[in-house]
Amino acid sequence: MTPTLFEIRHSASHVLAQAVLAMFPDAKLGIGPAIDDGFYYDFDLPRTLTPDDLAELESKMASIIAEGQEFSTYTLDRSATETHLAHENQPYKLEIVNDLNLDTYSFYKNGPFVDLCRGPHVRTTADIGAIKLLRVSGAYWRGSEKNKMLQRIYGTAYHTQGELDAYLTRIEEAAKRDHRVLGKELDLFSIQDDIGPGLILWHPKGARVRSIIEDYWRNAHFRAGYDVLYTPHVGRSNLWETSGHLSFYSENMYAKMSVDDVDYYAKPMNCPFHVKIVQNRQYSYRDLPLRLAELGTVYRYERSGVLHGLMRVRGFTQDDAHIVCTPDQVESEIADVLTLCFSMLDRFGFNKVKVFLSTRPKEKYVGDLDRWATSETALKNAIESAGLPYEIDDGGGAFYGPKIDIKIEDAIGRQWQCSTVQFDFNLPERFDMTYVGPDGQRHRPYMIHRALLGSIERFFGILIEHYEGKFPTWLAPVQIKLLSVGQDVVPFSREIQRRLLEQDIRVVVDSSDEKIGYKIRQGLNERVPYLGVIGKREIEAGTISVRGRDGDLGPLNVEQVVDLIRKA
RNA sequence: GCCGAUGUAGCUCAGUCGGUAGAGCAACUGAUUCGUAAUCAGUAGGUCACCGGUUCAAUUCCGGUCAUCGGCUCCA
Repeated sequence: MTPTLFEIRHSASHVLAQAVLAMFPDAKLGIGPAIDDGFYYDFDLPRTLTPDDLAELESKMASIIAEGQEFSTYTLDRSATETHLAHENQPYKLEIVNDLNLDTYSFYKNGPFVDLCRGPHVRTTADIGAIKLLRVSGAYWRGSEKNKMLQRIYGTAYHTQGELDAYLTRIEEAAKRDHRVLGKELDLFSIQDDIGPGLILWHPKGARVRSIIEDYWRNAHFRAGYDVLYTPHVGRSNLWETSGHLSFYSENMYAKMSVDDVDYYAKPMNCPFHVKIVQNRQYSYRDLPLRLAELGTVYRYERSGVLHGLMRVRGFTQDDAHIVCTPDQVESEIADVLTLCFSMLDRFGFNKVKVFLSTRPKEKYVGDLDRWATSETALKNAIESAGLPYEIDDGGGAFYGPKIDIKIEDAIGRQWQCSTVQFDFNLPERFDMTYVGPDGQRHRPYMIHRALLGSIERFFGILIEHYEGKFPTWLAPVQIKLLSVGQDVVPFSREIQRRLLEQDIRVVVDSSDEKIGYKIRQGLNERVPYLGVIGKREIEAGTISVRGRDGDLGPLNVEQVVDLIRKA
């Protein structure tokens, strides 16, 4: 029987604990599970670990594995378990025993090491295969900041050294795509101390890509029947009191600013502004649905330790929209949102998606059960009629409504959640939104909050990593770079540039005094989709020698280049 | 925020067991006018993140601050 990766990794974590105990006999053990791509074990140790310790632990583990210690299991009743763990002086394990509250507990033993454990394990440590300790970090006991911080050692294990090496290579490949590295290298954006952590400066090339994304986004929304809004970055405290943000979201909001003795807050969300636009006049059922979209920049306080490049920031732009509709319209509106969503994700190169439906929380929720049922059914039907596989997170919805989250898969198989479609039963109540129905009475509309790309900043980061900086031609900040061979042809190159610019082609000229090989190299490093070499030969023929990402395309005239780039 | 690591030229990094620093690339100047992944030479460029302490002397040692990086969900 080949052991599973889970068994291998879980067993490896025991071996790690064994090695740690050999090094620190007083170590207190936390938990040591197998995880998605490896394993970890948490320890309470007399001193902090260094990278050198990892190397030592790793070789200690290797020798334990080489010994081929057999795993065996036995159970003890609760009191025997407690006596044993108290004798071993393992307070964290005792806490686990207490929490699990069982009659009997199982133990696994290999060589001198015994651990309270559910199992299963491999037959002997020799079955563990190849291991590697990756890093050491702090982790709160049971994930709570109120508890003591333990030292967590992460590692991974595979059946063979070859598989382990392949994993490590994948990590290196992913590192090469890091949007923070490429963002600097390609001069797309920066984050600077003088501006503030988590605040993004979009440089010309990044801003160009963003403007293309936004143009596409706006047009797609107009075509789908949306209207576009702009709203301010700050709003009075009254607004946030009414919306409830000051009571349930204040820890994520920037501190208030006072102007003329009135308090204002930077917006953490766009919703209240959109609601106020809707309320600025009275709508009848004939006017619905309203589809109001905004590329709205919001500011949220994120704890300093969680900021990460473009992925987790303090100021970002949501591609936000709110749909206000009647009960009858809910289902088709949701279906249309999904259609727009998938076509947009597809346009950006993401065609593998996963859908997650989150339903009403068991305890805390607002809105009557009727609305929850209607909405959950609408979400479910929309997913099913789109023919998509999905998972249900029962009780995983927000307190204000059920939602769909959509995850996309990037070029190296990583998943990212960008799109979200959420019902909101809270704000219509708080703001007392109404529309006049056919009966002449006021009715409460349904409000659907949705974002397709999520945050433009984050989505840009995902795009950079997905394409490894090699944006498809329609998104590339520079679509073609003209490389002159010698100074004599610079005027001709400028003329070609002018003609391409007239056709809305994003084109630059490298007229530097360098050899053509050097310019090619530069162009490739900049990940420009097309390079056009212009020398005496081209002047005579009136062409450009074009080189695409997949190789030489030969001599083309201006019209052919325009055609090539427009079709790409 | 917490744990750990890191912060030296625009970038990537070396270095100083305490005596104010160096390379490659980039930039600039000059030469070269070149045909598909790096032409040659020269010049310039640093408060060694910031603030404080110890010391005759701190980039180096100590403390603090700021920022960045890896983690802080995966339940015996």
